Amino acid sequence: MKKDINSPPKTVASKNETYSFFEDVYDVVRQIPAGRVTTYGAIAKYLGTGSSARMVGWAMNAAHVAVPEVPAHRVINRNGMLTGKHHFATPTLMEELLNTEKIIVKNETVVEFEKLFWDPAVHLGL
DNA sequence: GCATTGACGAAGG
DNA sequence: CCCTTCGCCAATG
Repeated sequence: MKKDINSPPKTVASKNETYSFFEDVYDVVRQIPAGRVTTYGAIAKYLGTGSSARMVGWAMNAAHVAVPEVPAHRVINRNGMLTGKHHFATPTLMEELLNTEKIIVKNETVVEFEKLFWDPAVHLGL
């Protein structure tokens, strides 16, 4: 697990922890293959259920300023809905990015989400 | 330092 | 089956 992020958030959870929860989240999200999507809960579970899925979403909020760019558009909630689209530069940006990756979005929801679902716990061999 | 909120999720009514 | 509540954990007011 590499954690070579250029600008990690200084405001990390535990000061004693060498790496923050954010770095781990970014690292996982960047490994999501194009055309695939995952959920906040799946990431949280992969990192250890100790941190709830909400923290993953919060990490995504900071991901906008993370380097390299984190494909946050591939991370959606467990219903396959693009709940975080309003946090992008434009409300339609997330949907457009997914379209670029051949992902069909209908009514703020990824079509055949279950088929496109990419589980880090499985793919990364948890 | 306490109260509220948040890109979630599971459980209960 | 739809809607409401609670739990998580950190950030912000």
